[in-house]
Amino acid sequence: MGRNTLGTLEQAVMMVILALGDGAYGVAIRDELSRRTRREHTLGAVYTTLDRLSAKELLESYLGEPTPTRGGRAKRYFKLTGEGRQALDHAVNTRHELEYGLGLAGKGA
Amino acid sequence: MGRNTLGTLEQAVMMVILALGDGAYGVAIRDELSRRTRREHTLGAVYTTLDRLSAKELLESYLGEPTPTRGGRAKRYFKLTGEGRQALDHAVNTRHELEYGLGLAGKGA
DNA sequence: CATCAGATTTACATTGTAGAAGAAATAGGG
DNA sequence: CCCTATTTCTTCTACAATGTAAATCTGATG
Repeated sequence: MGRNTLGTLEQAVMMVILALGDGAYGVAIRDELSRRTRREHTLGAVYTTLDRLSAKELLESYLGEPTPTRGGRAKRYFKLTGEGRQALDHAVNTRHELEYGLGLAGKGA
Repeated sequence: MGRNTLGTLEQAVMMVILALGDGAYGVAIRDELSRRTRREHTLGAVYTTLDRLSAKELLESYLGEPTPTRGGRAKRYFKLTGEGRQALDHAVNTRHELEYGLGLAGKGA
């Protein structure tokens, strides 16, 4: 059972997917990621990450219907797999374990 | 002003240094990191990270006295710089921003 | 001088990031 | 209708930064 370590961006992308629920496709993910992160991200960066997470079977995807808007082609939606959810939970737990006792709670936005 | 993004391990190491206060030198950092992370880390991995963070001036180091124990040579102690502290706080805030609203609080150890 | 604690080096795997190129859809003029 | 310009979304390619392990180096001590 390979240890599934997650990078910073990988975790971020997974969290954004959770936040978006249905409706988590490339562009939306990129936008929400940039918003929450207060920093621009390119689509290429996002898709590369999505692909890698999919390859590790931490994400799965399915195609939606084309939308009737100018250029609106079929979107590929992403969601966490059980394994993905587990890996993310683990990462979050580890982080809490690390933060424990230090006084570095973030002052709200 | 270069964006100072921190990797997962970089953040972890910085947090461990905070946790150790004085007494944060290579071996101790490695051990505490392994403990909090529930996972073994090699010294090489740790020192590489320490070096890189130092190069980015997020950490600074100073030499202590040799200890009178078998083979106990002078240790190199590490601490966060102001910039380092800032970068870590920023990383933590970003993470909270990402976690916000999702129900993935870690169940305690 | 054998051995131990600690540090450094080296090499390679995995992630992060950007930019360019590709593909499917629709609007509108002819 | 039917081209094709344009919009939206995806894929590919290439390179930079981080993660990780193993071997080597150093200075101390018994």
